[in-house]
Amino acid sequence: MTMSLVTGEPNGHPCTECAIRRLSVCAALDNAELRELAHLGRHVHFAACETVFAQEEITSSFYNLLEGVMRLYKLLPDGRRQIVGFALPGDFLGLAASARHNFSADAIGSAMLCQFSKSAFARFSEDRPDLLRRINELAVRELSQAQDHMVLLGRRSAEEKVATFLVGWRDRLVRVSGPSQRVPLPMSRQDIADYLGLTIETVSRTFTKLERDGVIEIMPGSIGLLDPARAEALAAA
Amino acid sequence: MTMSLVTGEPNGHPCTECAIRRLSVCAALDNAELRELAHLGRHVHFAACETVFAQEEITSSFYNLLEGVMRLYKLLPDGRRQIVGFALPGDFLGLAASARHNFSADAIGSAMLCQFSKSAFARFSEDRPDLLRRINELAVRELSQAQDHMVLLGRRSAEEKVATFLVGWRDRLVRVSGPSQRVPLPMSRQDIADYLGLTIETVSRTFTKLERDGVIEIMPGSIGLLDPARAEALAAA
DNA sequence: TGCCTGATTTGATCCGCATCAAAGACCGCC
DNA sequence: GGCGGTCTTTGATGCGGATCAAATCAGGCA
Repeated sequence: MTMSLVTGEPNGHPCTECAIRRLSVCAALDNAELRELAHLGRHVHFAACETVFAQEEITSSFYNLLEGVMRLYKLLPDGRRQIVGFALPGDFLGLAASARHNFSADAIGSAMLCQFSKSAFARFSEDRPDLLRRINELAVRELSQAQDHMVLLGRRSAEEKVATFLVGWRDRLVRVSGPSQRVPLPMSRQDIADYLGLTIETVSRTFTKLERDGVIEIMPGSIGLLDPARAEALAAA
Repeated sequence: MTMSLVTGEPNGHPCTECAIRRLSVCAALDNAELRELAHLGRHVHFAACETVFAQEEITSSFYNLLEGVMRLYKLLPDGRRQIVGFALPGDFLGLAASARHNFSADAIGSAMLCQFSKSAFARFSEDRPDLLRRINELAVRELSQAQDHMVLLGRRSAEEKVATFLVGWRDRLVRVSGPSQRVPLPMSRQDIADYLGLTIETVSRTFTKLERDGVIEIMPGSIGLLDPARAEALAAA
């Protein structure tokens, strides 16, 4: 299921005006470099639930996520799934420790990515220490998030997990689209469960409990954070 | 508790003959670069249970672990602990997403590290794309391990967790000290529990069960892997 | 508008691991 | 070699979240 659609060169929509430039790996490049990079990348579109790359596939491209949300996940042979992260615009995808992908990535809703061939990108970054440092910075940030998530998975209760997720998700959305009391949740309850190491029933019950306690308001496709302070307290504790 | 002891310049024990050179970040450097780097680093020793750096402390150094084993962990305000990894010789420590450490690091037994001031190391790496790429490689490998560990924490049973830990630990030791049927476990049962998101009692019971099943043999400070195939099957499933 | 389908919520019950408690095993030290 | 402290193992019990089951909701489409 990798029906991608090329919708245009980034130069049709020049990198210098890219909305997510400051968030992405491209923040390390000046306008001249950006013009050069533009020739190497192309925009590709994915519809809801399409897979961009799968675990164990040979890595052949890097991607900048431009629009949309993606789920990054690993499967066990018996079908158990762990979502290792959600990607938002500005995230850089495709780095792997070996020649194969460590995890799978699908679009949650419709998504637009900027694709680079791995070899061309490697050649471009070869003698650009600023870009290498930027990639490093993003990788280390990811690692730090992964470590925070290990604490959540290993040591927190269901209620703490859900509250931490909601607060963290809201904070990430702020960087992309600015603050808002309404928090969109494009992913399904099953996705949230697989991210938090819970079942869908426990996630649903915990949402209901938080709503009864006046912490959140449940709406289709989003929640309202009625009592952010209380949610943050649950997330910190 | 940061009673470090300077025991000598790396040039007293030249980098070119460093036992862990090929495993470490230094594998990216040639002999001339290594001689230059030697002036920037110094060997520091830590006794069992001493803290090398603590969560939230300002980052001021990078380290190469030369000898010994370290535990890397995060604490919640109420004292719950999650060990995010164990470091072995060759591991590079001190990278952080912000100016502060994301986690704490203690020596488990006695440990020797090669310390570099962050600023001096940053200056040295500034225009060395090979070194930057090497750091990248190590960071991405860490990230990949972290993602594997999330699957373990979120989706595996106690028995799978313990078996996966034993097999993975053995595999890591092989890279450092070569293959062996006896697997040293320098860390305590509590450390293992906090790594796997379990309690000490569950870890102990699971060890006992694996021994009853003929998979392992429990010895003080180590285990014997009697039936590696069965342990690997538990780890894979 | 009303049906059909998948997602979500709610309910009842069960089980794996946590918790509480106590008995061994190991180690350093005198 | 004996003693005290810590770490590990074992036992008894309880609970949080999983599992099984069914009702309700939301959204797409005729």
